[in-house]
Amino acid sequence: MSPARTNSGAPISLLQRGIAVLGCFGPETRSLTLTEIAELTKLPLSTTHRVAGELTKGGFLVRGADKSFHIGTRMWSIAQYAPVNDQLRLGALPTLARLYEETGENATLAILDRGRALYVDRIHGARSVASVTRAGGYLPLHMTGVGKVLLAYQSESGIEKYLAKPLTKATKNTIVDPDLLRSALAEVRQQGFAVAREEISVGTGSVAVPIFVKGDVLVAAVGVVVHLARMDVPALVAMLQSAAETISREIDPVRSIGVRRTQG
Amino acid sequence: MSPARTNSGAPISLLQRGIAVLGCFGPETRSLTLTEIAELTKLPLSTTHRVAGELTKGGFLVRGADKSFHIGTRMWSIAQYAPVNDQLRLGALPTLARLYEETGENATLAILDRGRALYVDRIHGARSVASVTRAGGYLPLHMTGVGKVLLAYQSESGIEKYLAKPLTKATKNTIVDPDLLRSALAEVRQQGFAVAREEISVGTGSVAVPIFVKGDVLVAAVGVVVHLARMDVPALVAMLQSAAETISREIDPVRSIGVRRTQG
DNA sequence: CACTAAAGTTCCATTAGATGGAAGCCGCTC
DNA sequence: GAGCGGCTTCCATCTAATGGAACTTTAGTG
Repeated sequence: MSPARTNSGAPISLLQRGIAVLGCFGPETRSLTLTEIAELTKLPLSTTHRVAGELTKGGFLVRGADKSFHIGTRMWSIAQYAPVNDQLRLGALPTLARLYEETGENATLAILDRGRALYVDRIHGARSVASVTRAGGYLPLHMTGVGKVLLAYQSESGIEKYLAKPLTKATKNTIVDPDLLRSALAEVRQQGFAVAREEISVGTGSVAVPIFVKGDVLVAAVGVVVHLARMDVPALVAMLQSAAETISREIDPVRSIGVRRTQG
Repeated sequence: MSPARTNSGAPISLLQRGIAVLGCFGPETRSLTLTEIAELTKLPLSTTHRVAGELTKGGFLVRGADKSFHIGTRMWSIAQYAPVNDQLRLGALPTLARLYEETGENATLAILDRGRALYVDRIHGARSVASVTRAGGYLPLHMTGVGKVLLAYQSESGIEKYLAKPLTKATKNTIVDPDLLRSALAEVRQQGFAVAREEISVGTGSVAVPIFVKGDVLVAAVGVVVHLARMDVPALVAMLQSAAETISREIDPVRSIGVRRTQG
């Protein structure tokens, strides 16, 4: 009857449980009841109650009048000091806005985080293509322009690690065959940009380029999501590369984002 | 030798300690070493080491090559689902941008959080006044336009509670006398807007109006920070009120932000 | 290049905080 | 007003957390 490992064997620490509780919140689950959290985390109700209560006391969760939980402002406030926001997002924002103005398209900035593309920010207007994700959201690496760029410049082993897992298919154009993806990534490295055509949703495509710092450290990728019909790749690549350079210069002084560990 | 209460008597739970560790990060402390965190939290080094390690494992902290800790992207990502961001900030952003374009001034949006003004977002350009704080930052309630608005519409007891604590003085114009502040707040309620002149920094002033939802629930305050010389109060108030109405309509459907507890 | 200080990491006997099943408590519906 | 789902509180049990001390690594110095 070992309390903290009854379920599986992995999550032990109370802190991990707290993080698991907070991790339940997402695009579709911005508001959760105690029972829902308990189900999602697979924690006993009484434990969930205590953990959620503690997080609420600390301001990381808030409880509405209807008893549902939300992410608290204190957590949001502290999270602003994350390097992604503080160093990358804020620094790149003006450039991203300009890119949006130039192209009139959905401009996005993403980094590699935990094996997925984390959308750091996205600027779009009424004319732009409806976006699948938004700032703070994650998307797989193999089906978007920014994702492919982020994956293409990983180490050999990093890429293989990603390919080892089964690749989810979103449309009939999604590349799920490891060999095809490998060659697609080689092409990205050779060309210096990535293109995706209806690989995540029908009718849209995306183009993206890498953002390097210190010459060779990949920190992020900028891209645009466009209607397939008006996707002028060469023109977009030119604008993207210019934007990437500007962002690179903007964030170069500061570091610590490029999660580039040559080994471990 | 009671481990968890050696220091004072209050913080007991590991979760509170974890939150305390995360809470060390701020505008001046975006990067912290283990020892620094231990000093700030007053936790023993070995405990800090374990807590920080656990948070790192969960992605709430990241450790750079120089051994210093930063807020992790996972935490930032989850924090995006906070109502402040998700419901208020994103909904108000276009209006705030328009307000900035109209006025050419530093446009800010703030809510009341834990007895201080939490700056939810701020849009400014090269021509605007340099801002004292930024998105995610806090400022006292008695020395800014938005702060006064947020305080003015609190319950009698809420206001008195704020006045009970000593008011910090930033400039010689900062109102630190409870009676003077009380009448200033009455004026705000009567006029429907608040003005601050060099109360937080010399040479600048601010104007702000409340944002109500459902007719009478105060959710936030919009304001502009301007050079004192070009502060045209009536004109600014008109634009602000229009913006406030737009934002109100934009966020009305959703709720749960107006931390309005009639009692407790 | 040995030497010292400071920062970070690991150990481990002790126990306090965490655990979760069970019982109690709403608020709601039929 | 009995039944029900969601939430809260209890409390005996025991594991995960504790932190002093010892050790290792890193940085700085003569």
